[in-house]
Amino acid sequence: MSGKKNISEQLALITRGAVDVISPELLRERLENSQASGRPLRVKAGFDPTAPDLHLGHTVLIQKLKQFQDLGHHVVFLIGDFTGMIGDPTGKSETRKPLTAEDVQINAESYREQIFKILAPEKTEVVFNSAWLDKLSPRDFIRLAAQQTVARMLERDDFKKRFADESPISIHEFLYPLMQGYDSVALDADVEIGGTDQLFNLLMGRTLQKAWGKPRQAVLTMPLLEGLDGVNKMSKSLGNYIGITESPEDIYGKVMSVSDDLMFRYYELLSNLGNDEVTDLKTGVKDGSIHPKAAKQQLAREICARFHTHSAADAAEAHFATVFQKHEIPEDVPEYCCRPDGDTIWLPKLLADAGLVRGTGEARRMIKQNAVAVDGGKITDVGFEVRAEADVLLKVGKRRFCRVLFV
RNA sequence: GGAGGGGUUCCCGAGUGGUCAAAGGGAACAGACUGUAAAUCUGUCGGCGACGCCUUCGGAGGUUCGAAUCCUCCCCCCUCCA
Repeated sequence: MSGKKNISEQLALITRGAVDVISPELLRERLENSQASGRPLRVKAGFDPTAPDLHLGHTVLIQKLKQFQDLGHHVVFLIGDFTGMIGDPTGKSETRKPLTAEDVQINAESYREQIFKILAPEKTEVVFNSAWLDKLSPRDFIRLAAQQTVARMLERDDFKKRFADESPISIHEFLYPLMQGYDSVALDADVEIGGTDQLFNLLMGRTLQKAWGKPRQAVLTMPLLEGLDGVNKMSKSLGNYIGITESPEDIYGKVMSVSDDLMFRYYELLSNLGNDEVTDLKTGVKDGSIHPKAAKQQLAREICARFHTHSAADAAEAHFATVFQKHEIPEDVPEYCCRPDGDTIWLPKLLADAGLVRGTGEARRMIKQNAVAVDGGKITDVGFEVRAEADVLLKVGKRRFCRVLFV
């Protein structure tokens, strides 16, 4: 963070959390040359052209890019608008419909908004691979395709599996790694970063650079970040994600809910803290000198502040403390205006009307499960009638509140 | 063009005439325990003022006292052969 790091320290930071490093020696050499010549490295990473709605999992890569930037290097943020037509072979995804130029622009803009919460705009170059891939002739494609054998292609994990399973592999899917690799040729990349599933494609970049008589890029792969459950990869469809556009309270709360083991995983892959600082935290928690909760709060604040502001992070922390630790009533309790038919209203109905539960069935269940309180007093009687006089505060579970105003 | 396998409640996945609102697992939610931890344990998990009633098993018809289960047509998905 502060002061100049020597090459070994730089290397340690850059390779932190990485799965594959091809190769540490090459990377060191590149860093040394860069330092000696004063020429920043060109660090490339490719992204889908589809509408980005980034979550923390995606930011692992972006954080890594930032580390390079902090060391003075240049980031080439590649939007694969051409390769996006194919879709990276996963066996699932069909050939995609090409996005219109307009869509690509809109999505690119959205990317900029999101990634510049982390990356420094002045050290980031956003490029589209259609810029050069569109210009390749059939002849060029043949030359490209000639660089690789079918046997070699079938070494790719995904292809290997599908071939073994006798699942279909379309010819055009072979073009994907070739084109992604060619991007590195076109961009003169010194380093390329990607997910572990990208290893084959990243190595293809090296192969093609060599074929084109250029220096070969170093390759770094980053793991998929585990989601909130600590098991599956973070993904929107699994619902175990933290979106970077979520509210400060949500981001803070979600980070606090991860397990202690996962917390350090997040530190490793997402934090701006240096290696030493992370190690200190880890040993501190281990020997009991640091409460794991304190360590987690620090992480939650850091991540929250990254996508919002420091003051928003502080506010989120305060909110969290009030609602969850002290079990106090939050300031911003939603209100519901109710005009009852009689002097009283049946509690399950009121809960349902106020939107605290889906229906009276769920309300009954909650009451039976001892989860409902009216003005702070637990209600256990399903037939409970609420007097429609003064306003009442309803609580369901630990975090669902509603103030009912009788009108 | 031919052959075969499927579409079940949020997801996966049993069920092949009544005992089925439909096994099991996951997710989710609640309670206990806590650091709102995680893990674990317990419970709930279509709707309904509810020991009963109503609506669900791709869609539409039909057989039957009775169908998710049988028949007919249709829609959709997958694999193989050509």
